[in-house]
Amino acid sequence: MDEIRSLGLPESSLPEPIRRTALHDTLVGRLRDMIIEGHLSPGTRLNEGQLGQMLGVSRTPLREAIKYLASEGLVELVPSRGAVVKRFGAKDVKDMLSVLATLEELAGRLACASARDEEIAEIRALHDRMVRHYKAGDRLEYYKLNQAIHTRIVAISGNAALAEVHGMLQTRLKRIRFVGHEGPEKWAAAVGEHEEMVAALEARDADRLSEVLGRHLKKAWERVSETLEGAGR
Amino acid sequence: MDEIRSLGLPESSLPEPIRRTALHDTLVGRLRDMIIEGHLSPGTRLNEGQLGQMLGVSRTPLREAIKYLASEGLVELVPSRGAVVKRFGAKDVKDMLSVLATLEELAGRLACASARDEEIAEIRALHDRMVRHYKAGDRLEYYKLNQAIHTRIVAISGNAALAEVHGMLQTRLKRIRFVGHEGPEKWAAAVGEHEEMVAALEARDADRLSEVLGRHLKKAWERVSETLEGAGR
DNA sequence: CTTTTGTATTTTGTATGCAGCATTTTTTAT
DNA sequence: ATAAAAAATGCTGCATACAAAATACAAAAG
Repeated sequence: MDEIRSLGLPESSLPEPIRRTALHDTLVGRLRDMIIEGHLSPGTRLNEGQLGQMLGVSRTPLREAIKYLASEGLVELVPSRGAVVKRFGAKDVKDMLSVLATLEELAGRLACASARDEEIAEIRALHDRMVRHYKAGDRLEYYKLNQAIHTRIVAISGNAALAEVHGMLQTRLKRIRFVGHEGPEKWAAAVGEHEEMVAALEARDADRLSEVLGRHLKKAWERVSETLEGAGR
Repeated sequence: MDEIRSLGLPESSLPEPIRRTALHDTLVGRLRDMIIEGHLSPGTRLNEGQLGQMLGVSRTPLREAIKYLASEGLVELVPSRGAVVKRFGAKDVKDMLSVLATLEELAGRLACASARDEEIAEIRALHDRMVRHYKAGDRLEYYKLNQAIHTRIVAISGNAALAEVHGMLQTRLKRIRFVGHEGPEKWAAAVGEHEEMVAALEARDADRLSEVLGRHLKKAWERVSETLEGAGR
């Protein structure tokens, strides 16, 4: 054991024995991305043979990954008929955002109470980067950092169950929000809310942060609902 | 098709063509029960060969069910080493109850706003049955109805995402609460809170219902934490 | 007696094969 | 030509088979 350590490798390189990522995780990730990015659109049947060939694996591990995604709520299992990418109606999205808002309100409170100063500083840094992308008009990068900030706030709340549930809902919504492009004035408003959020967090003002997070997501609903009505079913 | 309908069966008995439950669902249910009821205790490795033989199925569908449960958070997948029943520490349980409380507060508000009168009456009925079992000292039946009431309140909130997330957390906690036996005085207090809950719901007093639900779960935490400290680890 | 190293056995991970259900196409009768 | 029936095709669901990894065991070295 110690002879390994003596090779001069950095301590951090052996937290766990070097284990190549399991195929299962990779497949779940790939499929999730395909769904989120719209390569597999809602209602599409997941053909096991076809997908397996495409990804270069046999049906067995693929089916396991699909079952995992079914429990995550991204696909729906229809007996004797395989899996289809789940469709979300306007009501579903509204419901999810409603729950998400409640969860983030809780996360905000907890974060104000228990986050360490560096963690808050880290969020400020993410925010600044996001604003730069906003000013540059780079929607995709803006979007990614936006998500990252919300995820990070939940993470520093220190509540694992909260983070997990939040992540699940956020994943489901990614597919929707990926499409939802808001106009310039609403975009500006969203950035303003983010500024408020970070300020409230730095001041460790739980009530205020909680309020802003809730408001932010309620607006998200308004933005999304317009996009969605057109798309219909 | 019509000859089936002419048998005089109630319309509701054939919402879907009679399709025997898929093996997958059955297996997920069986395993879930085994974990909740403690036949598979935390930390136990799920031996696929053994379990498959025990349940009379091959490893393939069993593995798929295990992957499903992994996404649900009941088991943990360790690469090349299979699945183990997840352990929850005191902090984990506290975190889950904290989220659960928030979710039920939301559910209470929504239920007061949108539930139909029959649905509320149904909960009153469940409550009355629960009280009878309480007076008879039947802990198991009491426990089941208690759970059913909470689940039902969430259901009549009309928010599917909320119900789903709530169900997931409740399932994980079942294993814990199954063990948690409280003393007579705390038991009485819990019943009292339930009485308050139903009253608030009948009055459609959202603030009050929300408050009681939150309080109820915070007490649950106190009750459970005592039990858990002993169990350690 | 403890530790280590090589070997055997068990168990997981992936691929393949076969039976049954669903769907589509073809055939047949009106 | 249209509609119903029948055959054919494709896909899913489950079991089995094989490969790789992990664990348990035993012998040898310190």
